[in-house]
Amino acid sequence: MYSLDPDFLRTFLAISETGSFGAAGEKVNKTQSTVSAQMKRLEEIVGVNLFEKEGRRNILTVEGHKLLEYAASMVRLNDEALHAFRPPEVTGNIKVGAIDEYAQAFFPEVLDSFTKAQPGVLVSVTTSTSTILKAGLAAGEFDAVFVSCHSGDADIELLRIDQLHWIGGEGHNLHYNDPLPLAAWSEGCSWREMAQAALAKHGRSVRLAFSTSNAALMTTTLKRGLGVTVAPRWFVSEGLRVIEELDAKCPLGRAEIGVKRKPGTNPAREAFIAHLQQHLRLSALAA
Amino acid sequence: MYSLDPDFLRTFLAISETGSFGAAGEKVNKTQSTVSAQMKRLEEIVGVNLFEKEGRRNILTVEGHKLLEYAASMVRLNDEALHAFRPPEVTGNIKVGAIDEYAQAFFPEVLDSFTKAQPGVLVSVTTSTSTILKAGLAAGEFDAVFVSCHSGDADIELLRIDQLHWIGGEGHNLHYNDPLPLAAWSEGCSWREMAQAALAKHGRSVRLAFSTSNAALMTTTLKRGLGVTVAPRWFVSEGLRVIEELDAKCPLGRAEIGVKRKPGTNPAREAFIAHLQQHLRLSALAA
DNA sequence: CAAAAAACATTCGTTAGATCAATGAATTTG
DNA sequence: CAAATTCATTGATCTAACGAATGTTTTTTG
Repeated sequence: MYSLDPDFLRTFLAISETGSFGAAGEKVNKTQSTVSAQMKRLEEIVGVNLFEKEGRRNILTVEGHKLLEYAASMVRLNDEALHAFRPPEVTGNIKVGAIDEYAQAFFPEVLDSFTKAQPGVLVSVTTSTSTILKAGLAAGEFDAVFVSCHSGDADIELLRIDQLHWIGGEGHNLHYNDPLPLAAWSEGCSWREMAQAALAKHGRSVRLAFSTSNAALMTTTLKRGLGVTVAPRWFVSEGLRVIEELDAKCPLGRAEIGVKRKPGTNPAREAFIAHLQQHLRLSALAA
Repeated sequence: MYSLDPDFLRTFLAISETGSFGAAGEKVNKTQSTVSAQMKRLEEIVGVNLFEKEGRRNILTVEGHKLLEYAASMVRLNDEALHAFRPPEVTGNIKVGAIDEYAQAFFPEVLDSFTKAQPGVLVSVTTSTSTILKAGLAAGEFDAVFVSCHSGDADIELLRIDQLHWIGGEGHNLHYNDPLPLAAWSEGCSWREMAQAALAKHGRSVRLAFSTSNAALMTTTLKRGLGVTVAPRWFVSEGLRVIEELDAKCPLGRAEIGVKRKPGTNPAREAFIAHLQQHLRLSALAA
């Protein structure tokens, strides 16, 4: 029985992210020829082709995607195991803020694994809107806030980009309505603004049906067919669906989330940010 | 960042099972010196000692146990990933029987991973008591049955051994009662017989309070404090507890489960048995 | 307590394969 | 079609995994 070296899998993940052997090599500190050889060997072990070319990019085959899931899990486990031993544990309390949509989707799992990896760090999480969180950071209430950022935003470190989609309740077809009943995120939320911009651009009339900044509330509202909203694919849960037809007619942009730090250094905070970043990176692959 | 080679971890698991470097080497087809070197390197990577000697055996340290959990998960993932690609898929329908206690505890997860690994095989599971299952096998109704076996049992392949314990509902102290109210497994169940034998040997009087072969029913009964029973540690779920005091006074033996096959060869059946065996092996390590 | 046995550590020679630097081939782009 | 980009290949190097044989330590036994 052969083994899948996590080292190889890490390289594999890097390729699936960058779409390029060379770029992947840089990410994992190997030469392009090494990457090439590793993938050749990996394909040999699993016995299938993992990549196919799309223009100049390397895209995963069906089998490649299958391996991707296992690879992400194994790498995560591997890193978690190693972290569990490295004694240079940082300690301290940190207070972070995050926008509700991301927090609800990612924080349960992230907090679970982080507290295992760094039992000496106590994390307090507050959720709110980007605007309020930034103000809170300025007032010194947070060590870091995770907020949506517009491409140019200075002093925000980009963590993840998600394609936005129109999302509604399963079994509802509100996108045939005119004006379109919009279940919007709160005032100031960039997702809301992108939704309105997309609708305006394509001359679609709209009616504000509902507004909230709470992800759980939004979900139940959508399920009941009170409106449609915009969000990344991972927002879709049981009872929701992506409205492909509306995506085609009124294409949306991308949502970007980043981290903004309180001035000064803070090892505990950096450990948490690194951990979250890793998680966001790996879970983005499934998409 | 270093990587934990699944190959090393497999060796590590073999040691934790056998308690010996040399024996572990045979299991994984390596020489003793290789095993020694691998473990030296593994300890180097995680930065802690994994073993300590207990007499002539090698027992895990606290850190060793911590690694054990990760190792079992990683090896399982690794093997599952590889199986997902090996095209020599067997196909067919198989009918298996299993005693209720084991089925409820292990089959949900086993069936999940097995159907992923061998999508061409359809498994039908029936639960009952060992006696009935063996009769069913003789009548040709099953391709294999998973039943408890007494050490000597011929033509039963041993799969796993579990230490039995006295188990009762949390918050109940029925073991102070005399006679002891026994929530027994059904007539003919070896666990039941071992319970009664242990009680008789230590002159403890007993009253049969309840009897069933259904694990779920047993659980709710115990929680309500109607009696105490005997089972392996993994039987303990939320609301149950091992009664250490009674274990000390009336020590129990071990439960053995094995597989008995219908005559003739059957690749699909063998694949399932191998898969189950692997699962039982790995999950036994946690204990 | 001495001798034998058991089990792991160590040493050494061998070798597979992981890596890199450099070059070649193929494909896309302008 | 030329330039650029990207991956494959080649050849050299070197690490480390491995097995065989031997040494060391500990346990067991007589």
